[in-house]
Amino acid sequence: MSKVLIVEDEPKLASLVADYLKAAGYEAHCIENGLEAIPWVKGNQPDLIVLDLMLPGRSGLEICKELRTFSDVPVIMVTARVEEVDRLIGLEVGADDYLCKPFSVRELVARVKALLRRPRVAAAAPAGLAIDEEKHQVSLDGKVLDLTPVEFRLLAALVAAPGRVFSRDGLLEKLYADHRVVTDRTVDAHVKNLRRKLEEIRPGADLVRSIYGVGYKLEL
Amino acid sequence: MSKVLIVEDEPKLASLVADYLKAAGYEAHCIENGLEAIPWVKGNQPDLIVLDLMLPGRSGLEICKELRTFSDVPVIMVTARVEEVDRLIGLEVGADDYLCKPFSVRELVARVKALLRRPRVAAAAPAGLAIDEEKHQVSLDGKVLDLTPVEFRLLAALVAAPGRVFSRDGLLEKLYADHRVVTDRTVDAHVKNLRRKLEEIRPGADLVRSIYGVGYKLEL
DNA sequence: GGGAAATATGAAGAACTCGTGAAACCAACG
DNA sequence: CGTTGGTTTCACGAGTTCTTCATATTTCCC
Repeated sequence: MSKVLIVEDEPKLASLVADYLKAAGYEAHCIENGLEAIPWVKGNQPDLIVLDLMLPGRSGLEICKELRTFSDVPVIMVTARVEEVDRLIGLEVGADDYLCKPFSVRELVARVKALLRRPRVAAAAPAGLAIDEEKHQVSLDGKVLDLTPVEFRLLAALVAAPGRVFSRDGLLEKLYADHRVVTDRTVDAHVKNLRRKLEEIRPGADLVRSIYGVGYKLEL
Repeated sequence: MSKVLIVEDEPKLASLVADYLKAAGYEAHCIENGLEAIPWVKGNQPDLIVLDLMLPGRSGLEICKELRTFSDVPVIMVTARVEEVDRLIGLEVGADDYLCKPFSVRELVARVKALLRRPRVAAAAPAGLAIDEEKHQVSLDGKVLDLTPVEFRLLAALVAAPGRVFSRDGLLEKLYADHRVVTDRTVDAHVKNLRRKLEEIRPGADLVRSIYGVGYKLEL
């Protein structure tokens, strides 16, 4: 269950929003004072924050700025002011969305849902895949893979940034220290072999994906 | 010091406005003929433009449309006509503000100040649209879009400056690294496909808009 | 409203990409 | 010198994407 923090100085509005969020299946916490926001976030790690712009203690802008120094938790800004500049400033300090009062609580909940659905940028290697540079050894689901040197470097290059797409040329650069001239299709050949060995251990894995017209990436 | 261009066919009014702007600390230039406007802008890069709707040579609307194909400089439209439709049309082609004659010059200067004070940050992408260049992945409302390479580059080009209108030729330049010769209509085809995929996720979205006679833009 | 220009759409062939197996190549080793 | 395992290239087929063209539909301007 996702945890949502509401920083809002109007208690009635805050509890109204909290109720709606709870009804939508979220865990909602309210804070009325801007000064308490940052410590609470550090202690409780919410998955999303609804932040009022005008607050006693500290302004929402300040809070958002400081938030962004240590977290990329989604933030929805709420304000009474309706000027375009507000919107721009809000997004500039790192808010993910913006809403003007008076707003429909339904609308707010919809945006909360949208932001929480958004794929979180997590740069972790796929579960079960362990790569040991020193031993020059890779294991999937505990089983050691018998990879050739090129296959190992290929997999290592992909693991370095899981999810990111590498062009064939980009991969060739990483595969060979010298700048030998090699065909793009060579990458395909190694990918083929690498895939075969991965599938032996985890059938239907599809860990190495091809992005049509672009290159290859490691599936998260 | 900010540079302001005044495109206005009544010399007396033009110089009056120019005087006020200079008194307010701006650099002001006057042009009387609509045909000279675009070349002057390209050559002198003003920070703001005061544009009369009725001009000898070219209408202010035409000028504004073409302006928006290569610049997002703030534009204040000025007109003798007072109808609401004018205002709508003016804003549709990309003007930032609108003023009807007769107007107080003091009022105009105030609006110039307001627009120049406005933080010139890149406008944010439409809410819910996230584009990840590295992963070569686009998501709308949390759902990942399956785009072809050209569609991806097309959307990325539009997202780079949301709200700004891109001509088809301009888009083709951004779409292909090589300078292959492609018909303008090709852009239409890709826009069609892109729209279809966007609408699958958010029906009635209308995110990619066509500006008649100019090109395409991303709706904010 | 009517005509001209611009845009939207659907269909189809051309062009491109990718996966694959087979073959050529190469270096190391017995 | 032949074998072996690894690497690279090649060529083909299947599938996808790109581009164009012809045909609606919309928009603009008079």
